[in-house]
Amino acid sequence: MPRDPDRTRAKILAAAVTEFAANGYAGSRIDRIAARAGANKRMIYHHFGGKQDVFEAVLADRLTTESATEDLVRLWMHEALERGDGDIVGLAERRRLAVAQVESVRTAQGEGALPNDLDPSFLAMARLALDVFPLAFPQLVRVYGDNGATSNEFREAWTGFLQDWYKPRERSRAKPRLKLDRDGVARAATRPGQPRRP
Amino acid sequence: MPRDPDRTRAKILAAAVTEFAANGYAGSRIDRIAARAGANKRMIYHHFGGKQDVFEAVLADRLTTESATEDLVRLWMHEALERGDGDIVGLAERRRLAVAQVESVRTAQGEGALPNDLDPSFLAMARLALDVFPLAFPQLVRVYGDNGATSNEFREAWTGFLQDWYKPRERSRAKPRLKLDRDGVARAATRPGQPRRP
DNA sequence: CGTTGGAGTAACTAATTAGTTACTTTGTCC
DNA sequence: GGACAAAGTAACTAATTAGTTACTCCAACG
Repeated sequence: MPRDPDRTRAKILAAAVTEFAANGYAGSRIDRIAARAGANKRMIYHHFGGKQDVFEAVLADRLTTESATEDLVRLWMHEALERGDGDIVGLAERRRLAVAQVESVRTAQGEGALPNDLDPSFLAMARLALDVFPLAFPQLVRVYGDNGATSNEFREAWTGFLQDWYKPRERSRAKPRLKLDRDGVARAATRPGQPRRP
Repeated sequence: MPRDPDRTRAKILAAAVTEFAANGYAGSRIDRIAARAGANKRMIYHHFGGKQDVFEAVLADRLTTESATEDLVRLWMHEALERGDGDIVGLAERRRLAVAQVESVRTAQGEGALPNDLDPSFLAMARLALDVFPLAFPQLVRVYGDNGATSNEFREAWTGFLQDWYKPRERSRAKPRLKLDRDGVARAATRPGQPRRP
């Protein structure tokens, strides 16, 4: 197989994304990244420098996406835990995306799909917070209800709830989506219109 | 100084809370916990078992509180990253607290302080999500605006925004709290009524 | 061609770290 | 008062792991 430094670098980066998303900085292993990339460990130092540099490269590569996927949210969490809000990697690019999202909120407000008397920047952040929460804190979802955060039941119920909240004027029938059982524990009701398989 | 196993155990646990909140599981060091506790490392194994057991003891001890503090949120993040939503420690106690919070949401709905046509369980979770977000993802707050998540400016603006959103009927004047500067980057305006020191 | 420098490999090192061993001290109960 | 178990200490071990050394290989360029 022919040499191809760019491909090697890319394979290492991809392996590092997986490793760091799964294990965080301290929990990640250079050897494991090398193994998964099918590359020699020495190549990581050759192409990136050191562990810290690989981590930063991962952040720079993957920290900006339209929709919040599980891997991305985990990287955000690791970023926050390791680095706080100082020295944000790829800030300019990320701001550009944020501004675009604020813009789309503004449009939605114009169309009556979102409350138009709230600040669009904060509203965009709030939407992000509510989207990210179940991915970031699945155990808290389980504390408030029985359905796992990744289950279809929960996802649909949560999306429905958010839509009702976002569009306060048009609250149609919107009756409780959860009911409490005898122990006072929340349980998702099947969504209306959702076929239940027998 | 007299022997006091309970006190030793408590000191170790307190040191472990700090260590794990700061560094997560993989990043935490048994030696550091021992040093901070002023105890011998061996005592950690004596009183708890192993590193994993100390971690679980920390989770059980600190995972339930009324208000979300920074340490608690960091522990929640580490818990989610390390353990996902399986095998939740102290589930019963945490559910009890969640139910109480849902109850207080229900009361607030009755008083008109919260929209009364939304499911109280989901509304309680949403409030938690919005409270926790700035503590969990300070870097994203910085992407959407200039004020740090811990600054008074941000905290007050965020609280104000949430109150306006929670009480949709009584939206008073509520004009944008953020304005975009020439780069399209959000900036918090000083809150009305907030004295600005010269 | 041949030489030069980046790409790649294998084996090593130095440090760190969870967990243990083998021991001493202390309080308590008879 | 002495026996016994729990509380505590210091030094050790075995494994892991980031980073290095000292090489070989290959391709392009003159």
